[in-house]
Amino acid sequence: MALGKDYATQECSIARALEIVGERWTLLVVRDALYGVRRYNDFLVHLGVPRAVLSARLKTLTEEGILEKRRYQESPPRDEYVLTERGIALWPALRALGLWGREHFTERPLRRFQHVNCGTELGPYGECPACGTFVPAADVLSVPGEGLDPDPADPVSRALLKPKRLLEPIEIEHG
Amino acid sequence: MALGKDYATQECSIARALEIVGERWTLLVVRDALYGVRRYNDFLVHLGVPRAVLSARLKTLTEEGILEKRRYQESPPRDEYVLTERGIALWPALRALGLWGREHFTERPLRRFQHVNCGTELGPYGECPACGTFVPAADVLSVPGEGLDPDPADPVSRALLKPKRLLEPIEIEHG
DNA sequence: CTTCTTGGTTCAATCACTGAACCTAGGGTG
DNA sequence: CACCCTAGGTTCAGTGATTGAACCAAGAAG
Repeated sequence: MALGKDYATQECSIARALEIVGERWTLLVVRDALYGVRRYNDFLVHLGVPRAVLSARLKTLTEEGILEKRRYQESPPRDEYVLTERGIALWPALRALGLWGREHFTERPLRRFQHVNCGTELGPYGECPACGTFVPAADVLSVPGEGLDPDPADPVSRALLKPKRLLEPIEIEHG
Repeated sequence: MALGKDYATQECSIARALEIVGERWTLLVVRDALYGVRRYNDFLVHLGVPRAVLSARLKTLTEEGILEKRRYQESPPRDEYVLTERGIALWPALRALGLWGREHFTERPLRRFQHVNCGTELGPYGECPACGTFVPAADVLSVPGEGLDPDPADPVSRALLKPKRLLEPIEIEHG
């Protein structure tokens, strides 16, 4: 979003939410974090976003308590960005938005989501039709769909080709 | 969203969705349309958005099949913008986003949503806990919450103070 | 004939995004 | 020690989107 990211006159929690996550690239950063991306460089190559924008988004997301920056090694010092509870709570919204995009603007599903306990594909509201419960993000298994490029260029997309739980960190193959 | 509203490298239905509705103000226009706002001037005063931006958003939303422009009187010729099926299908995403905003960034609820059949307040996923079904937008009753300004300046906000079904056109009091 | 309403368009100023270049701290190699 | 590499940034000029104010037009109303 550009120029005055706030919606001053709007007395509305949707507007409040959009002030936080409504800027360009922000929700895609959160999506990647749900998919298990954690490191600056992985966000960078996977999103294709300018570094300045990525830095700014990671900063505000951290300040708003959606991501947490934490040290994962001391020498050399390196940090990673991990979703907080507040960030994980965006999963239903992203799920709903993604489903809308798929149903109205994409031919074949790019990614399917299953309940990890029973393998059942999630219903439209993120519920498990078999178990009759809403599936928390950590119990969602993401499996690649037919529409997905089977041989992507960047290592992050390649790592995301394996079935994998949400939030579980991705494993990059080097070489 | 600014500058290149597309996410070319993103093979993802969330990115597809955001290309359509991710620009600044767009989701708030859809929200207002769900609340029953239909006319150019009503969007204008309620959103406080520049006219040029509103015109642009209404145009793309119409082109993308989310709104439909239709004549509501012949003399003088006047058009209104009404949500299509595709637009109404954004309700779960807006509901999820609004709930996230409310739970994490707003003290008191600004608006409550009930199942019109039984009066039960909707659950977090837009379901009716009493009936056990997902409530379509047209069957959602919007009632003002404690956090809402009881005497707003613009006539659209005043019209939205009454309990009202989603999608049902607002009634502006003149004078 | 003048004014009001509705629904816009135009335009300069401002601000955000982009892409490329540069920077820094810490390793690793010869 | 000299050199290159990686991860994680910052800086900056150019471009594009947003803003707010002004202007426009068609029909109705007085």
